[in-house]
Amino acid sequence: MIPATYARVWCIDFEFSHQPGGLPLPLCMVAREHRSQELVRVWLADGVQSCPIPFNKSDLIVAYYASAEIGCFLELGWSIPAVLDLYAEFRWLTCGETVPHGRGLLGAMLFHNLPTIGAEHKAEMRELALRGGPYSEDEKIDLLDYCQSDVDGLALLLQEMAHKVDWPRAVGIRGRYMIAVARMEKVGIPIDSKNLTKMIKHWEELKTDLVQAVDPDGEVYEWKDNHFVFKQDRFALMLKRMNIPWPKSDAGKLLLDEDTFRGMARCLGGKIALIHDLRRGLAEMKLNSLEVGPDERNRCMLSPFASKTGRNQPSNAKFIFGAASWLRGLIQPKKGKALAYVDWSQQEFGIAAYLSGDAKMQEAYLSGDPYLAFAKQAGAVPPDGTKETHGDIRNQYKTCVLGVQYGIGAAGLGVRLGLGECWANHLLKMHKRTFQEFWAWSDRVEAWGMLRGELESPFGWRCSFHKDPNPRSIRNWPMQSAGAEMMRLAAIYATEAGLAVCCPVHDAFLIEANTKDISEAVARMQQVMRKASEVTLPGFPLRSDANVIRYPERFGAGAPMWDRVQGLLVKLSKRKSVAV
DNA sequence: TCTATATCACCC
DNA sequence: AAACGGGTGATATAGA
Repeated sequence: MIPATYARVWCIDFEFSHQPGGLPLPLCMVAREHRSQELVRVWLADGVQSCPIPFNKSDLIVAYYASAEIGCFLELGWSIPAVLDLYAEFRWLTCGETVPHGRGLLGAMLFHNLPTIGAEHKAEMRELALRGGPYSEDEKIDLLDYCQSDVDGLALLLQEMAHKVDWPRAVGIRGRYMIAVARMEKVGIPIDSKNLTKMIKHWEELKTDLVQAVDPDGEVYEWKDNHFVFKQDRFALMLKRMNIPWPKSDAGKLLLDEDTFRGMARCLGGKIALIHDLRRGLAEMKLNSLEVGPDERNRCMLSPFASKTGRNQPSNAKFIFGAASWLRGLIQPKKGKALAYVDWSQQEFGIAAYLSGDAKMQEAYLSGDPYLAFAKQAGAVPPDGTKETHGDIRNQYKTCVLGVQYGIGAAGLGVRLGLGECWANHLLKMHKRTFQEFWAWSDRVEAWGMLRGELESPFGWRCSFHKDPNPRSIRNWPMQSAGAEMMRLAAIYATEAGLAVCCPVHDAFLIEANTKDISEAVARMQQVMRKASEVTLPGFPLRSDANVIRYPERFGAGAPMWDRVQGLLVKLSKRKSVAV
């Protein structure tokens, strides 16, 4: 059951209010000690509060979605004890299964057939907390009671789950990672919010400008509910007028996906090409839901352990790294600060090389340019060839390598390369011939996953593949989940070392430091990332690359769409000042 | 008019 | 039957 090393085990919950993009404002806390049943209830919103429980090394706190609780600890300046997060453990337990009542505390309780009394006015209480203060005495009691009801539920859940928990990893990795998550969520990402405000304000004008440059008569785009929408039927009429045959789906609908559109635009040029650019540009230009706090930082839930592979899956609408990449120009360090985007080089390729034990693949990784190395190993590029002399062929081998990691077939690779299935087949054959050990391993993974219906990653993250198993998903899972484990370790090491980590991005981190300290911060980050990779893949550390952005530089320099939009904004503000 | 579903765009 | 993994979210369309 619960390891005896923990003298006291506190089920704990906070209620807090918070603005989108802002930091949590703790309202109250309830904690109950598992063995003694000692109950602590504190109201926190009326001034400075020191921690009512003298936490030390022999305390364990148990929470559901602990990053929220730890976020409150951080705001209150309390020291943080060891953490068991039953959300992370519930995800671990049921990963790959569809759970009937969701991933929340109630869902986990219902999953374990626990009674969920007092759950009926959850929404009401959540609203009350979100509303923020001041609160009447009755409201304070309501919130504390509600908070306590969650703690009672949590205690039941702990009782039920304790014997299933892999304690060393649950506390030592996953709980510890939830602390790192809280720290990263607190740091957040500096945003050029003036620019963001401008973009939001002139949004429709920007869009109108972009649309009208291409479709002045509104032949394809319709003005509806205050904005332009691409209308398929109008586009079909235009194609008819222009006598253009267009690929259709089996159901007879126009195929408007990027590949088809790109192909048609390339062949036809003219208005089709312009509309293609426009569609690409307009896509995902949604900025209203981006969560930017009053201190001009993008903060949102990082949604740890959300995917089957254990990756974080923050909301694409709320998280700047979820938006189209040209919008990263909005990421800008404040005066005197610098940012660095540090990512593992060819992370999944390196993981595959290690896990499969394929010597050729390891050699290719160690060469520094796995794609070129593969092309050389396959005899497609001479030993003295370089990225510069054999760029095109290297790109083909690169696409092949990346595709294989996702389980691509010859047909898919052919389309992707635009070179046909026959050539794609040749590339895949070269991959299989060159990396024989990798393929033998991958075959074993598929067989094992299919037969056993479950896979496990280096530190015990697991996933069930019982329902509708997809062989390509099974083959990819070990690489992606090991990547996620490595990322968790690096996040733990980095935040515990005091580095200001703004956020994780699957195989990368954004960090922040004073401009004069950024080089050292990058070096330390690269060091912890190397350590995390070597702990995950003993004897096979992975390299990382770093991209440093110093004030007043901004992220993602050179994105054409960014420059175009900025140019339009200048034009718009000039037009405004002339009108005035 | 609202909701469910399909399709597609973006991210790593 | 098709065959590119893990995701979130917007939009169009169909159906109630």
